[in-house]
Amino acid sequence: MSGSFYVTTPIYYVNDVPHIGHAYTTIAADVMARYKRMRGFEVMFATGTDEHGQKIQQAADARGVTAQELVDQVVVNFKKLWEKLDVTNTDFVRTTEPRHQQVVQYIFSRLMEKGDIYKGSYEGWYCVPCETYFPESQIGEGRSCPDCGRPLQNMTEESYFFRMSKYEKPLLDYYEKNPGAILPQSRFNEVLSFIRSGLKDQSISRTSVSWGVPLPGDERHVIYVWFDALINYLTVAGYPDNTDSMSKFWPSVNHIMAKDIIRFHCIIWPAMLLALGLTPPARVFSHGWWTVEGEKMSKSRGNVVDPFEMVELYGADAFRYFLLREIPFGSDGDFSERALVGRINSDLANDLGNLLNRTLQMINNFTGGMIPSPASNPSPLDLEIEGLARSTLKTYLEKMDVYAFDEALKEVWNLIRRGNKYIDETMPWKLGKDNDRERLDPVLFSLCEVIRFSAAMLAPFMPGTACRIFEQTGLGDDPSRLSLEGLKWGGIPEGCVVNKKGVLFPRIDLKEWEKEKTERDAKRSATPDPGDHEEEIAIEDFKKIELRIARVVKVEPVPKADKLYKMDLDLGYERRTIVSGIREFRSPEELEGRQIVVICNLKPASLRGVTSNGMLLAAETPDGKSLALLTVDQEIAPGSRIH
RNA sequence: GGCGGUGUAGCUCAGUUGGCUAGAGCAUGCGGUUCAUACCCGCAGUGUCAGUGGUUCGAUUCCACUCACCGCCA
Repeated sequence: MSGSFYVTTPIYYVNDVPHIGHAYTTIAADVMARYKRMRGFEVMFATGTDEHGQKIQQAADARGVTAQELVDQVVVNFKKLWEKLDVTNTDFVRTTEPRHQQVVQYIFSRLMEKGDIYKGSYEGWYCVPCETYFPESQIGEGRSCPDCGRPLQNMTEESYFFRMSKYEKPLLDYYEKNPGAILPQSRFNEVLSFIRSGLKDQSISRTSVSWGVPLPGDERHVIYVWFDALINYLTVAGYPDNTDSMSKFWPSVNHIMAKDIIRFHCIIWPAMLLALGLTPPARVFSHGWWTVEGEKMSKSRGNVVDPFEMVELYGADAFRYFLLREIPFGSDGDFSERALVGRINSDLANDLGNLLNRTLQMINNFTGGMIPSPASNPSPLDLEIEGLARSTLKTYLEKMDVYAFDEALKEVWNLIRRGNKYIDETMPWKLGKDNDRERLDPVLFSLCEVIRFSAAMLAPFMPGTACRIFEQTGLGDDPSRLSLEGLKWGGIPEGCVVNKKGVLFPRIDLKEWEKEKTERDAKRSATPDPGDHEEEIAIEDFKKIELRIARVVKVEPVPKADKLYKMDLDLGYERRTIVSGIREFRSPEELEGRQIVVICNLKPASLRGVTSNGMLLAAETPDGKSLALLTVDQEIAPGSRIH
């Protein structure tokens, strides 16, 4: 087989450190890329980062750097991870690159000329952190964001719109003719029923955001992140100027992503492509989500799996293998280190590693380290093994072509297990001791073939391991450079000398692992000493601080100060005004009426022209990202002293 | 509320158009073996195939309803 193949991951939003989800998508794409290369395809494999949007700008502001400086820093994490995971992407695109911005602006202008983009206005409830508008129907009575729960703002913006409604019919036609364009099937059905329910024009620009691609001809706008981000797939393919590359790769494009973003990839994106006169993606594959130890993964739970750590502890190949073997591609799954260790011990060490180890050991013991010749007239058993290797390869190819990674791997293990059983059936160690070379040689040869076939089929998943197997078996060559079709039983060259070196995957001792894991978890949950301790004081020193309960009467922002509130307080015996820097954390509504703790005898200070007669108390995390107000466990008269 | 999915051995799951004693891996127990990473090989299991009713000579597989969980939409 030959031809071209273009596979992509989404470009990852850099306001986040890479986690298992990013790793999963990218590894899957890499396995596919490696597989297609081994089938003779010329492969383009793109990943990258999405670096625009308000959240990035906010994060940069918080750290006191420019948005560009911030993204330049965080993009490194992703590039480093792909290296660690042996990912063979041929390009890495960043939305802040000029080559990408040019394409985005070109596409915008073209669709504008064509009349598929028009200017209108957008009104709705907007969540600033999520950068999303929500329809009235989705927001609760509290007018809070359905995603993050934070309060929404009612906004009206001038906006440019993409005329998506126009592509409802063409999209339906396309999908009806190409039922395999979205996998798994269940997602295909969802997408179709969504399109049938009617498509609305999409707002694709923002005036409220500055960190983005400027809109050509109307610089008050930037292009909305999704419109910008999706176009990366065309940037990499060389659109619009590199017509060679486009005609070679675009027709075969396969997008791989998690299920939460299929709408963008299966509706908005194909509609954009149709508008440009390009074909929609050949295939969109949406995979599932990982839970961790049975729980939803989240930063607040603190159970986010760090792929760097997994690679450090278990190696890239074992991690890659686990992710693709454990669950069918497309389903949700649970990640647990115990399950990973289980797979390493039973699949990698006991089955695969041990088959290699015992085979090589016998070759060393009985044939002087040289792989012997095949049988001139093979026994029925030999033929059965040969037949199984062939049929395994055939099924493997079928499974791989439809992204059934887990099933492809099961096939390979079926062959590996048969290899172990074959040893027990033929008892080559007996043949060796009896010096029955006529029978021994073909057995050892068959075993080497089983190993060679297995290693070749595993090469897309575990490239390093496949290499080590080939090295130790004396087969030379990097198995990743083989052609899977060209794999023929009996193809081991004459005179290969094995080179047994250690074991492939050492067994992990469960008792020790358990101990080590417990220690690791303990270390993780311990918070580091923040360091900002004060010197010891006497009770008299503390008594000098006059703390009292106050009720918050009124809260208003201090003009020209992003972080400050002017707060009117009721102390019972008097009213007073303080200024506090908690505006980022609490809205006035959340504060008014509450009882708080105030230092009353603090020397007055003027902040932004407002005099502050005291200070409220609050606790803040070391990273400054979270704040909690000091209050009392039951209502008490304002002015009550705290001691 | 509408559409769709799932519910099979202790655990994770396979079961193509209804048909012989319902399968795999892991875990468990027993036996074998020594080339091998206390490994491998064999044997043994247990299952009201979510529940009820129906079609049929016969249903895990088809139909209806019920229950539980999940997804998309509203």
